[in-house]
Order: sequence, then structure tokens, then C-alpha cells
Amino acid sequence: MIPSTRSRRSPVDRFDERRNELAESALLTLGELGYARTSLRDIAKHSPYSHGVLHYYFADKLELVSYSVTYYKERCVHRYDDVVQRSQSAQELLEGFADKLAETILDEAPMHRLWYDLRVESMFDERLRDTVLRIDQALEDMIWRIVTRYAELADREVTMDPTSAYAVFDGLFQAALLKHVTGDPTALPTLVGQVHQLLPRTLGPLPHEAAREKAAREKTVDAVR
Amino acid sequence: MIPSTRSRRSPVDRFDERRNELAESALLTLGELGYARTSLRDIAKHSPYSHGVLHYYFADKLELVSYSVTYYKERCVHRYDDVVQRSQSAQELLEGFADKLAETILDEAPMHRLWYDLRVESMFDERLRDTVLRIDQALEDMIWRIVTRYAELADREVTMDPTSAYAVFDGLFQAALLKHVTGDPTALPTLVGQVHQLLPRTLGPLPHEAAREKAAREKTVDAVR
DNA sequence: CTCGCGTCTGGACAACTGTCAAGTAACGTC
DNA sequence: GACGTTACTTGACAGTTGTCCAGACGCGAG
Repeated sequence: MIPSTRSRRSPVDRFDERRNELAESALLTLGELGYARTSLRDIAKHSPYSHGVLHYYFADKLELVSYSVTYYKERCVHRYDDVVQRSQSAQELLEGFADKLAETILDEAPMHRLWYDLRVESMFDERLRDTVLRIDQALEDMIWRIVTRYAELADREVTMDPTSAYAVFDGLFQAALLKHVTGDPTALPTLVGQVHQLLPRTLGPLPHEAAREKAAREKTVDAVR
Repeated sequence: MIPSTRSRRSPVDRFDERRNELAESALLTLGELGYARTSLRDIAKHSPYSHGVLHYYFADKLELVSYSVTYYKERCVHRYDDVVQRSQSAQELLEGFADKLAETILDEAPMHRLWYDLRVESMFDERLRDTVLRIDQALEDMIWRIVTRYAELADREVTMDPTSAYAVFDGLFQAALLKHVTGDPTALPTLVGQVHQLLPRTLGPLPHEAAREKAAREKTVDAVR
């Protein structure tokens, strides 16, 4: 029966429970093998069920994968909310953010490489695009919450747009992930250092320096002339 | 016969010529379909030959793909050399770099998404790692030549390490590529603007401002105490 | 107990994959 | 012009894939 049109049986919906259970199994397998190399039979082997059941709960492979990744990412776009809320100073937020970035690579490298796998895949297969773009936007928002709160705590202006901010941290993160996966032990410490350098650069000058610098800049223009 | 042990026939080596010809066909197909979905028969269809010939010139699919991508990237790691050499001012270099980044997305989007496909793939398949890491290093060097020359022309110090510089520009580039591929017409103009913002941030303060700023910062520390 | 529906199994299918080997055509050299 | 090497084609192989389906299981309602 088609899942979307099926009649639900009980208030506690076991159908969705099973979907989530299978999503977990799928994530485990996908993170290990990657999207292309993972077959439905592989996923079933990582679950208590046989391969036929997957088509009972999901229309096809694509729906299963999309659902699984969305299911995972929903959890992790709030990974830094704690740090953002608790931090009392810009420095504390910076350190918490950097540490947590490195920590999640250590803990969930397979999930992250799966995400990048799917994002790239979406450049070839447009059926994945909606899912990917939605998640990407959620991640951009996540980074933006960090950057704006950081600016607030530092009493400075953000001088970088949300898209750029996400892109540059994503670049650092992805590079660190690649190095980490290839067995480079310096990947994570390096990432922490890089974030310490980069996050302050998303901001403008210190407020009481702003005026002075503006003056200096005008003077410079004169000097050049 | 195994290519690597075969005896070469003539001074003008037609064996390598054919390899390159097949690499071109492979790149065309891989850029269109992605690594996972491209079969050797697909590649052969984009060439004047039949599918069997691929195993005459390459040991297996992996060698073909590695060779093809290396073959392509060798050409494009020098894409910005002209701009670096010709530019007479920091501003000119900045504009030339930003424009060329956008231009290559417009012209060679399939090749770029293929590169990202393979780089992600290398996180799952270690047989790809050597090839990927070598190319990645070449790209980092490429970016570093631009950043250092930019700093030179601007008479300022680079205050970002090579790895970070590559990672952040790669992040912007990849995000722009994704948006471009999904049909967003603002992707490329946005990228140009982002690069204009970012490249100056790889540098420290203007030299005649450095001393003044240093003094200001020390004063700040006192004020905070 | 039994019926019916929701759940799940395991096999079958056709399509496709990388790889390879046997056979054919083209080429250059003697 | 004949011969042998090189270059290329074609068909076959074994394995894997997503998908589907007929049937079996099990649980709750009547």
C-alpha cells in the first residue's frame, strides 16, 4: 500500500516509528558506503528486516534516502544552539563553536561525508535538489545564528552576508573532514585554529576603533592622490 | 596487453594520444552523469570507439577516471596565472580573479561538479585518495599564488594560512556552483561580490595603519581592565 | 476460534555493471 | 605482397541493482 494514502492505525503511529527505524539503518549504511554504492539490500542487512520491507515503507530508494537525511539533519541543525545560548562572551562562543565543530567530525564523520555526497549528487540528479536546498538553507541559518550572536557579544557589526559566512565555514569544515577521513591527525586541531582566525573576520572593526579607522582611511585616500 | 608494460612504438606516441582522446570522452560523460552513474559503455558512446577499447588503454575504470581528472586539472590549475602575472594593482588582480572564477563556472560547470563528486567519493573509496589529495594540493597552491601576489600588490601582509585560504574560497566556489547548477541566475554575480569582500580579508591592516591600530588595541585592553 | 488486515519475507525479474577473451581489421616492416 | 604486431570490436560472463509480487506470518476485533 502506498504510505501516503494509507489509513493510520492507532494514535501512537507505528508506521512512522518503523520509518524512522529504517531511516537509522539507512543512515548507518549510507554513511559507511556512500550513496551510490549503497543498495537497498545493504540497508536491510543493517536492519532487523528483509530487503522487501523497504518498499513497503518507502516508495523508492530516493524517498528513503531523502527521508533519512532530512531526519538526521533535523537533529543536527540545532547542534550549536546550546553554545549560542549559554555563552556569556564572544570568546566563549568562539571556543565553544570551534570545539563543537571538531567534535562532530570526530563523532559523526560518516554522517557528514554522506551529507556532502548527497549535496554533490544533487548537482547531477535534480530529484534530490529540493531536499538538499532545504537542508542547506537550514545550515546557513544555523551558522548565521552563531555569527550574529558572536557579533552581539563582541559589540561589533557583522560585515559578511549569511551566504558567504556559511560558505566559508562550510569550506573549512569540509576540508577538515576530508583530511580527518584520510587519517590526518592534525585535521581537527587545525580546524579549531582556523575557526579562531576566521570568525572574528566576519565582523567589522571594534566600535571605538571604527571612527579612528574611518579617519585613517580617508587620510590614506588623500595620501594616495 | 597491459599498458604500463607495453613497448612503445614510435617517437610520436600514439598510445598516449589515444589515452588523452579517451580521457576527453570520459570527462564529457562523467561531467554529465557523475562518477557513480557513468558506465564504461556510456563513455564509449561519447567516443568513436566501442566499450572494449577502454580496457585496452586503461587497467580498469578507476585508472581511467583518475587519469582523466588529473589530465583535466593539470590544465586548469594555471587558469589564473595570466591574471596573477598581468595585474598591475591589487584591485586589478582582485577583479580579474573574481571574474575568472565566475567565468569558469559558466563555462565548465560539469567539470567542476565532477571534481567535487570525486573528492567526496574519495572519502568513501580510498583508492581515489592519492589522486584527489594531489589535485587538492595543486589547487591550494594555485590559490596561494593569488593571495600572496595580491598581498604584494597591496603592500600588506597575508594573515591567513594557505590551507584556510583555499578552503574558504573553495567553499564560496562550491556554493556558487551548486546555486548555478540549480538554475539560480544570481549565483555568479553574487560570487563576484563575495570574492571582492573576502580576498581583502586574507590580509592584515594597511601598513601605515598597522602601528596606529596596534596602539589602539593596547589602549582597548587597558580600557577593558 | 477465526477472519481480515497490516506487516513482512524471500524469490523472481529485467536491466545494467565491470571485466575479459576470442576474433577481426589495419598497419608497418621486411 | 605476406606476415606479425598493434588496434579495435563483439559477445559473453558473473555479479549486482531497484523494483515488484505472491504468499506467509501475526495480531487484534468480532
